[in-house]
Amino acid sequence: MTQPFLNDTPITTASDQVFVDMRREIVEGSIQQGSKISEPELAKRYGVSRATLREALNRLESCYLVERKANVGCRVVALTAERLIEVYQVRSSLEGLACRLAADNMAADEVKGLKQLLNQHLQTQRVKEGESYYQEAGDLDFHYRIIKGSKNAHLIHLLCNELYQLIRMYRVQMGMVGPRVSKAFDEHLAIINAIENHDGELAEMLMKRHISASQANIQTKFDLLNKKTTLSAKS
Amino acid sequence: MTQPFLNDTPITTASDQVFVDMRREIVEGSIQQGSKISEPELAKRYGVSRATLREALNRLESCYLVERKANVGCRVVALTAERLIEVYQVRSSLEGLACRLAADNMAADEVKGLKQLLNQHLQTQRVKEGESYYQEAGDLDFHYRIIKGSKNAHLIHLLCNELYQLIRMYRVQMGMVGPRVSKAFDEHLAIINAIENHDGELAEMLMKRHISASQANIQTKFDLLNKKTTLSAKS
DNA sequence: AACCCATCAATTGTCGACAATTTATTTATA
DNA sequence: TATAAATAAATTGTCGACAATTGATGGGTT
Repeated sequence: MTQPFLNDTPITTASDQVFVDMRREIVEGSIQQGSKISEPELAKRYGVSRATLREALNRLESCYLVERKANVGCRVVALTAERLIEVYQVRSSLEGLACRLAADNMAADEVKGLKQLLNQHLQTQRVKEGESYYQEAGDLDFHYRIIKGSKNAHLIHLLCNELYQLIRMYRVQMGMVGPRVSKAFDEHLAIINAIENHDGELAEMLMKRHISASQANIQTKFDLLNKKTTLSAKS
Repeated sequence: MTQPFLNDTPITTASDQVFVDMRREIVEGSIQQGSKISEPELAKRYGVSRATLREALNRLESCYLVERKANVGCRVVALTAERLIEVYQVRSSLEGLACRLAADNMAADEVKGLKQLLNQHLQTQRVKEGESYYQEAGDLDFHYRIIKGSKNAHLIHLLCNELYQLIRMYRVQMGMVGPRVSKAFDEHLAIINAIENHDGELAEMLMKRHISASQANIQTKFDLLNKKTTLSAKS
């Protein structure tokens, strides 16, 4: 299975490599969220000079994975419940737009490919129940194709290259399994149908709803986490 | 009058200064759109090292004013009609969202200030007919305040720090005067009323429509430009 | 003359070192 | 002992030089 949102841009320079490596580590949590980033330390770790590392840090800042303060330094972004809401409000709006545009601009064979992907997804789902990795990648691929189907280069860049890294970080680190997988499948199907019928308005609405559901799912994890810490604080 | 979208972040480092200077020159057209950027040349011109200049270039790339290719270099963004559509589709969606959120989250005194701004705008308009600068700054301030009124930090950053620079570049370089000024005033008034009534849905719709009108206005300039070049090609 | 290949110049990417600023530690004082 | 000032250590910002890559120039071949 392809890994969308990851191997789009070819890696030519050293800072490209560091950027991609660090991005993976941050998204997956190997580099802890909220932690301070020491330039000398990481430069040594990746075997590059500080200039090269700083170039990578700039790129990470562009996709909201690190935050920078002048003369102070860099911190990995912290996954708070507030930020989740903020980011998902933006995501919902933009991906809703993308879906609406896709209903007008997607080619017939692209829609066909989208359907095939969903079928493939269904089969994999049946065979490997609980294998959340394929589910995750499949879901990403679905969203990825629709976004590209909008044919709006600026929007594609905004979502795929910038925003989605942070979204993936939430999904990976907060976990994303449960009864939602089968429900998400039905939602995906409804969205494809709307796109196929060139019903942009409906497609946009369905996508927004789909994303809201996804947000609520992650939100649950936060609430659960809060409950736990509150209880342990009481005892 | 304040200059929104410009003096938000304090300038502490040398690359900050270069970033702000270059940003102004690109937006205003002193550095021509589509032109190639020579790192050694500009570094000398601003009296800084290439490392410092490259830092500034990275930031300019983050707000879509320059485009970079590995081992090739930097180019100032080209103001095409296609890009205008793409950017305004995104802007309309995001600023519509901001306006909807503002209807819920703006404090009473913020709404009051917004109304005062509009009145002030009206007076200035009457006194200095044709002075498009104040009109421009006033309009920016209006949008700026509503965006901030959304209280969504991510959205605010996305619009104010990233997207709006490119939008300003279109407005400044394509020109933005004509019969639209008075019409825009009425639209602004309607938006404020919707916000005051906490009618998010209406506020969003009005803002989207307002932005579409603005887009159509700039689009006209492109069409005019195309017509001219086509005619001169014929002769 | 048009095309391709080799050589050269110019530009970008990367490095290590120094300067400026911030943070941590120590020392002095109330 | 707690607070504040002074000092020291560490980190970030900036610089100039070198390496790697690209685009341009010129020479040779069909």
